[in-house]
Amino acid sequence: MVRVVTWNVNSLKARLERVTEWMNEVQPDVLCLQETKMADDAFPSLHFEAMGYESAHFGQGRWNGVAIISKIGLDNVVTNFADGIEPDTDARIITATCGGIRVSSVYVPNGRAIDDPHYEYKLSWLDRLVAHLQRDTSPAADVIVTGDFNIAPADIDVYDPSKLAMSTHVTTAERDRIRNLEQWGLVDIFREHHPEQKLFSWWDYRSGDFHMGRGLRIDLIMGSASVHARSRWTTVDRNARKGPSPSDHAPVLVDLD
DNA sequence: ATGGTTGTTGCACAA
Repeated sequence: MVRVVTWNVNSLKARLERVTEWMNEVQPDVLCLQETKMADDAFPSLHFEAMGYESAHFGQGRWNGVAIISKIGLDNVVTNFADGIEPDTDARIITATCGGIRVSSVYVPNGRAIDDPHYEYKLSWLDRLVAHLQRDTSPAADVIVTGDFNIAPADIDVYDPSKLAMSTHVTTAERDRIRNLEQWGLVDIFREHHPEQKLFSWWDYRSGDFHMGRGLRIDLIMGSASVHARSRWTTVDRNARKGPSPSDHAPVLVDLD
């Protein structure tokens, strides 16, 4: 059994104690992090090594930053997009092979607002993600692309679709980018296992949104057909959003045979 | 009505 997890931790420095406790409890084999918000030389690789994990981090300091932490091997690390694709200016994607699975930890740009240049950047980033996969691997392989997509794939992934109409995370253009990933050969593992379940992975810190159930499912584990076939169980650990100093995201897990 | 909170090499900006 291989347990793969994604978690946007909203600063690994601020979250290291919680992340460590959670890892000891849940024992992921591969943990993909987003928004570490630290430079590479600040990443606590020795801390994870002492816990039995190898790790690779792609950071830039104040913002963004992605990592893969694995106890089933970590090889052929690629930071940023694959060679031949216009490199991103931010640290938002890292790829490695863990236990024979080609894993990418992604932090898709937020988009901010549909009339903001950052929204077009988000769409182009997602187009480059498909190009990256085409160059880096094959849909016939065991492939996982996981992280904070900043897109709710369907209305069931939104607490109240009428409140978010015409805003980022739910537009047709963004959802079409999820379709493009599906056309390449990936499936949204959580949704395949739970067609009707309304379970979110992110809640705004403000206004008591978590308590009120006002969330979105924007943290996805997308897997190739062989990974989907191997998947036995998946969930969002919303308990990790509770208690003192939580991230605004909860971890998403999948267990593979 | 555009509220509220958290994080950062913070004092503004991103989410």
